[in-house]
Amino acid sequence: MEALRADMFEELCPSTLLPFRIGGDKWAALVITCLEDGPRRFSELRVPLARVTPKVLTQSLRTLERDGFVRRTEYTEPVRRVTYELTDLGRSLLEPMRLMCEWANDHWDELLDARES
Amino acid sequence: MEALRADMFEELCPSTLLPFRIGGDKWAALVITCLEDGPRRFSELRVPLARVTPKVLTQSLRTLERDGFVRRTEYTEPVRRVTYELTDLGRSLLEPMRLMCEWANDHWDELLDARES
DNA sequence: CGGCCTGGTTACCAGTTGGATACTGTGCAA
DNA sequence: TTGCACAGTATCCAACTGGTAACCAGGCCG
Repeated sequence: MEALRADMFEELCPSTLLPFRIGGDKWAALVITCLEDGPRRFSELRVPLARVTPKVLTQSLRTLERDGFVRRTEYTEPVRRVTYELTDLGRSLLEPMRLMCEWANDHWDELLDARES
Repeated sequence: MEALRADMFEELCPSTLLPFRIGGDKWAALVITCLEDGPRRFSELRVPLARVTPKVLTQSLRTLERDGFVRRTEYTEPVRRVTYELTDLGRSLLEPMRLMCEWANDHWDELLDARES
C-alpha cells in the first residue's frame, strides 16, 4: 500500500486515472487504506478523509461491513466509542490493492499520455 | 482470465460480488475479456455481450479508447469494417485482472457468507 | 429500386451516487 | 444546566450511469 499512498488523499489525486476500483463506492479503497494499521474510530477516520462528509463515510463503512471487509464494534464503557477494523477478508484485499498500485506506477506515463492526447 | 469467465456473461453472474472494478464503467472488464484473443468487430462483440445495448457498448468502447486500452481501426475496403483491439497498455491489464479473479475464487465462500448473514 | 448488413446515433427516462447543510441524542464534565 | 465530544441522521439536490426504443447513413445484393 506504499505506492500512491501520499497522493490518494489529495483533491486532484492521480488515482482518478486508476482503472481499478475496490469495493462498491468511491471511497472504499481509501477507507480500507486508513484501516490498514489497526482499528480506528469514526472521528479518527474523518481526519485523513476530510473530504468525505459524515453521511458518505457512514454509507461507505456500512457497505464495507455488509460485505464482510470491516467489523464495527461498539463500546459503552468507559465512554461511548465505536471502532472499525479490517476483518481477515478485508485484510486479504490489501495484497491485490498493492499489486494494482504497482501496476499503476509501472504504467503511469502511458495513462497520462492516453488522457492528454 | 480463465477464472470466473464462464459466469461473467450470465445475467445473475457472481461477479456482482466482486469487489474489483476495471475501467470506468460497468462493462469494461467484459469488453476487455472479449478482446483478449485478438481484434473484434463491433458486431462480433455484440454476440457475447448480448445484454449490452449498442449505445452502452459504444460508450464503453469510446471510454476504453480514450483511456488508451483499446484501439479502434476503421477499414473501408472491401466493405466497411471497424475493429477493436487491445493496445499494449490494455493488454497489460489482463494480468492484474487474472489476479483479481484468483483472489475472488480464493475467497468466494467468505464473500457469499458475508452477504447472506 | 428495395431491402439488408454494419456500425452506429438520438431522445428520453429511471435509478443510484455523492455532496451540502443542518440537525440529533447520549453521556460526561464543569 | 450548560456545554462539549462523539457518532452519527435527516433533507434535499445535482450529476452521472445505465437502459429502452427508435432511428439513420452508407454500401452492397439481387
